[in-house]
Amino acid sequence: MYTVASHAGVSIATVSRVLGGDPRVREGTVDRVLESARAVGYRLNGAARALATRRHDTIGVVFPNLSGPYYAGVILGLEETANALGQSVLIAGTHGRPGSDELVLELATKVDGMVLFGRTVPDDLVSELAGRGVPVVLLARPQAASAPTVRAENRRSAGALTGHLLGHGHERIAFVGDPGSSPDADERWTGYRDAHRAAGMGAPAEPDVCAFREADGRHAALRALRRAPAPTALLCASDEIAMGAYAAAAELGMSVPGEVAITGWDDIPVARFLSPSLTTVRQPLAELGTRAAALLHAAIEAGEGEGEGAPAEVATLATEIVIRGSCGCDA
Amino acid sequence: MYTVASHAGVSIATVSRVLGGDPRVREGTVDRVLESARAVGYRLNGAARALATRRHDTIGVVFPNLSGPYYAGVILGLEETANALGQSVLIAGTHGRPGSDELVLELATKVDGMVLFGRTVPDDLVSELAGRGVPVVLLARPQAASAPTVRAENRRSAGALTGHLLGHGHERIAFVGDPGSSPDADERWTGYRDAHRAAGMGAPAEPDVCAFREADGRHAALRALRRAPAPTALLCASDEIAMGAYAAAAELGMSVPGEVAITGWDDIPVARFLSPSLTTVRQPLAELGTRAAALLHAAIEAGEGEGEGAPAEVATLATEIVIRGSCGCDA
DNA sequence: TTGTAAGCGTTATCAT
DNA sequence: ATGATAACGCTTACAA
Repeated sequence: MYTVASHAGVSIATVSRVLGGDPRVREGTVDRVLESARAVGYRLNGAARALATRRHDTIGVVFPNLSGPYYAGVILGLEETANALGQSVLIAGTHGRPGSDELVLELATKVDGMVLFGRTVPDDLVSELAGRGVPVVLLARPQAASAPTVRAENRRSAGALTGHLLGHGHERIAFVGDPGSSPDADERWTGYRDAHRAAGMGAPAEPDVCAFREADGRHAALRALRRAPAPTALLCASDEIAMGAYAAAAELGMSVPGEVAITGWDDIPVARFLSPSLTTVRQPLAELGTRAAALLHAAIEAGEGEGEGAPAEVATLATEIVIRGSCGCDA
Repeated sequence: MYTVASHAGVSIATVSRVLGGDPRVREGTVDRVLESARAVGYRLNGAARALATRRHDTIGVVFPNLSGPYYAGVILGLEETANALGQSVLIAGTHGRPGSDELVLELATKVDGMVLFGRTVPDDLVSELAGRGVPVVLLARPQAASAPTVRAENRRSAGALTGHLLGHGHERIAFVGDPGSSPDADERWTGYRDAHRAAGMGAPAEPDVCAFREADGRHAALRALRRAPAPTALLCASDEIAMGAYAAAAELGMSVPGEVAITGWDDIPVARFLSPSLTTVRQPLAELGTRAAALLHAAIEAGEGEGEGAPAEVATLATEIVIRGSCGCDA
């Protein structure tokens, strides 16, 4: 910076003003400084700026891992919006490791705010972050520390989808997924039970637990379908699990949806290509990210004034049931 | 830090040493400082550290966009490895915008090194970054500025796949994809022509140009299949394009592979579920990322000594042709 | 082993 | 409109 300053015959203060876009600099000076900066190939140093301004122009995202279309889809929207708002995005996968609290706390010192997914961060850590004055937006999880929260609707759609299966005449529907793995899964499990209750029917007390992966879905589905009496429908907590269920049905020589109906969740691209095509629930992945980025940006800007005030908004985005062939409908 | 120092009855230098893991501090002092730090809830400030050490413990990745399984897959491996090596990952999508050079240059001041995908950064910018002493690793693109480079093999596999189609008796094979969009696509186009030449056959002088998306693939395939004489096989530059080709064939009432054979590239999850299942080429996505992260880390460590020296390694990862049904084989 | 003090490269306050 | 200069919060010789 001193180089540019002397090259342009001004002080570093002026260089800083020009490069920082401060309007109160004579136009001629601006041009001269800009020209000098170009000549020397000078760029402001990110770390020094961050230290002096207490602004990183960066937000952090904490998620479990990047496999599967879900997180990538959300982060796609997040990154795009953050960029448009002038912020870089620092990503951090917890990969189910134990020391992730430490990871999050460290990340917090490098960003202006963070987006926290599902179960990656326990409530008390959220509170601690809030206490430290780090703006936080929660994604796909219950609100905590009255932080702004973005989520997709689960319970009602799960209830409706279960009701749809019930309407097809199914009396034994198994829930395949792990309510303990994520708030989303938990809410779908709740909606599933809601529907049974509303129909005056009993539902299994326990889900067929499995992780959000095809292989796990296959195992769980196999287990369920070998039970006596076997379920005639499988409400899977994700499309990937549903794909495993298709495989399981095929192994047992059961036709879908004839002998067993199957539904998924997410509407990932393969859903339309499965045979029969998969009935599922679509959630607006990119928009979840977009909204989170926007809310975080707002919280950061507002943070200047340290508002606090009332518990922040919880935005619940609508999902859409996509009826195709695997539930027993014609489509 | 001063708070912790006085709380523990030491100087900030000692606090810094303890928190920075410097071994030459008496054990008792270490404990005392750690305890004080915990008591006050103190954490080192990222920006200040970065400024003082000239180390961000962060790497940057520049890619076109995050849609589709390709970039997410690579970044999955990248993030995991970088994390294991103690580095955060800053992501930046160019989204085909014009001002991306500026974006990259700015990012460069916030990271210790960067991974640059395909066509996101022109050769001269790569040189400039290298000139500024920013360690760089190139991904899925030709080497430039003799920077370490990681790529998947394309030309030979494309040639072999084309040869396979030729072996099925096809005499008019169209290439569907845009060689201009990425070095990968360009190399596949080259391999396609290699095979024709090797077989003593003429090949179209022009590809059926289209972007890496299903909708574009459909249009391009429609265009190709309506030509007279129509091609009897479509070598698509990606699986997503191939999916579009399936749709096009269906619209024209043409059977696959009977009336038109189709092949893809990437082996994305849907490939196995298409009907007929898609013959394609698998590339090790996560490993591309893993290797890039490792090479970058090495370059950063080496950078301490400012080696320069000989042009760095170009790692070409093997791909695997996955024969399934859409090429005309039984599978 | 620990402390003192000089940076690290900006921004921002106060003068001028 | 511009310039001095004191932060910003840490690391790291150099001393003790």
